[in-house]
Amino acid sequence: MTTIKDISKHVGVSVSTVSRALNSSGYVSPEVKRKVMAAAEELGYIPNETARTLNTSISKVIGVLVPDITNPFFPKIIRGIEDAALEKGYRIIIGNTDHDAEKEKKYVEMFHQNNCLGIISATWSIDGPGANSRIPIVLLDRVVDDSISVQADHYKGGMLQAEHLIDSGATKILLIQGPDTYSSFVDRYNGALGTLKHNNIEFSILEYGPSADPMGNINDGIIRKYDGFICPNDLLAYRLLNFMYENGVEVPAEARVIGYDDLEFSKYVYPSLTTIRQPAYELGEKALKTLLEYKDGIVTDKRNFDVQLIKRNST
Amino acid sequence: MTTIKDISKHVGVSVSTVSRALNSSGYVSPEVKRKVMAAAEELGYIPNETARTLNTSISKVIGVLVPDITNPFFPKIIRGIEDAALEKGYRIIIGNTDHDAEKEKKYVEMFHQNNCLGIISATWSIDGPGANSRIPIVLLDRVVDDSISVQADHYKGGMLQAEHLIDSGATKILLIQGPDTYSSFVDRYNGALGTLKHNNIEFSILEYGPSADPMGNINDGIIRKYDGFICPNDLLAYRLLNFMYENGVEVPAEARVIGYDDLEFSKYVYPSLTTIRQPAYELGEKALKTLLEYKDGIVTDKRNFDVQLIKRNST
DNA sequence: TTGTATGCGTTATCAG
DNA sequence: CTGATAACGCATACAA
Repeated sequence: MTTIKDISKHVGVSVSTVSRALNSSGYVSPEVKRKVMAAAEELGYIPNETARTLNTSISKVIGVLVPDITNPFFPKIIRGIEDAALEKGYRIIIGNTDHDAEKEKKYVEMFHQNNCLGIISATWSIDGPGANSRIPIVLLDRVVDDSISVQADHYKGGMLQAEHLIDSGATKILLIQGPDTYSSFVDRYNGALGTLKHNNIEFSILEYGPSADPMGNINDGIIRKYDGFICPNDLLAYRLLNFMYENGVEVPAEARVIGYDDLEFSKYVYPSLTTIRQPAYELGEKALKTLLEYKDGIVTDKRNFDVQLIKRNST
Repeated sequence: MTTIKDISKHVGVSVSTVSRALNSSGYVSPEVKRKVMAAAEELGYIPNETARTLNTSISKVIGVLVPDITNPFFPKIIRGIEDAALEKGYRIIIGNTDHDAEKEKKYVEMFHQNNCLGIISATWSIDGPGANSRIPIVLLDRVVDDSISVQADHYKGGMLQAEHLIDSGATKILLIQGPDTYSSFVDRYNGALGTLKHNNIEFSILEYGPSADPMGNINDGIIRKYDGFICPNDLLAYRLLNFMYENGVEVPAEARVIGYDDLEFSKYVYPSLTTIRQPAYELGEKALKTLLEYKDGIVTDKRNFDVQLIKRNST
């Protein structure tokens, strides 16, 4: 491995001069700079980030926490983060927490160990270990009071869900609740709930049980009682649709189903899923930019993204 | 941030003693060790990986390269890698290459800069920049001669595809080719091709064009000419199924479709997709283990995973 | 069993 | 404009 020391010998100047030349910091004669650059090229010099980090105690690595990368909503976000990061010379370390506070803690510690410059987290225990993190954190799609966050307008998303179901002729609606520990789910739930009440529509709520899987409470009897279903996300809607198909429930004739997220696959399920699109990629991008600005002491305001109804064949 | 120096002051011993105590390397009296541990706990000591890495020039970070994390096949692999890595105290940096040799090169350089311990890559230009990487590389689902690799038995997978289509009554088959630069696609293609020929079945080949999107060559006329379709992966099968649905082609009555990968969503598309399952998660796990062993000079043999037919309603 | 000294590669300070 | 030199936090060979 070639170091600046090698270059300094090669050119016949001191390491500090090489360092300055390479970083264009401080004064270096054009002549020397040219030589240094040439030598660096010739010797195949690659700067050692580790050493730089140790010295400056600021690395170019950003920790990213998601519940589970296997849920296709997150890869989109991650791409958004990563593309923006790459462009600015940063890299990301990803941690899957599985909503497990222990894992979360472990990863946060790891991020500290690696002198990460910041953390972007789409999963955060309210009273989680992030509390005593000394590196900046941007919350993604999660709002916890007085922390920086980037999210979509989920309250509106929930309203859109309910409105559309009503518009498309549903008269008895089942509102399926998502995890109540995440603001993004709580908001969309409240949005839908408010709209349902406001319209004086008959509806019931399927609470998010301890099993953490609403499908566990779905059966043929329940399905037949409603003609409209509001799902907390597309993944659940897929399974509901599947259940209905297998039980001979006609969608959307007998039952209308609306999801949330607009995953890429929602076009391909049967029937294709009406849903709420949230701009995952852009959320990721914005989160990264916000983090970088925050680090520099800039605090932007607009960190709320609009959502949008995508009408397909399930309603 | 508390360092071993702080601990050494606190306890009243030298930093080297603290270091030894913390790492259980070399002799330390039980008494002192206890004190050091207590102090570390009390002061909330977190070892600085950067410093350790600089010193030993071996980090606990592993670079992972995939074409695009947005393709749901890769998150599964990544989880496999990450879970195995976490367990052994390693972390991963992910890079999306989009099959772009430039990006690939950039990431490999990054991995070097960060003193990564190794690279696991599911995307590799044959004559790519990895050639002159001095850190160990394990190829995932890609075989390039005389490099370490972990993959599924795609030749068999291709055979299974063809066999099953024939068994299910197809008489005129369209074999859709995947990217010919990846061994995993080439193998499954050859497997299917061999079986088709061997069975004397009538078939055609839809070559992988420069557009890189076989759907571009699909139209109603072509669809009607065959009653069996072999897809290089599930994602393409989804789109094909969708096209057929929209054009009123009955599946599987008029056309049988088989995919490859068995993504989670293949159960939910319409009709549910018959496909070949490859153990993505296990591939990831194995890749990590192989890398770790390789680093230690151990070279294992069995790095070939079996694949399996998953019969659903599209055939 | 413990402490001292050195180095990992880089940047930053300060004197020349 | 340039060059010593210290420092970042840790691990280790060697001395005590």
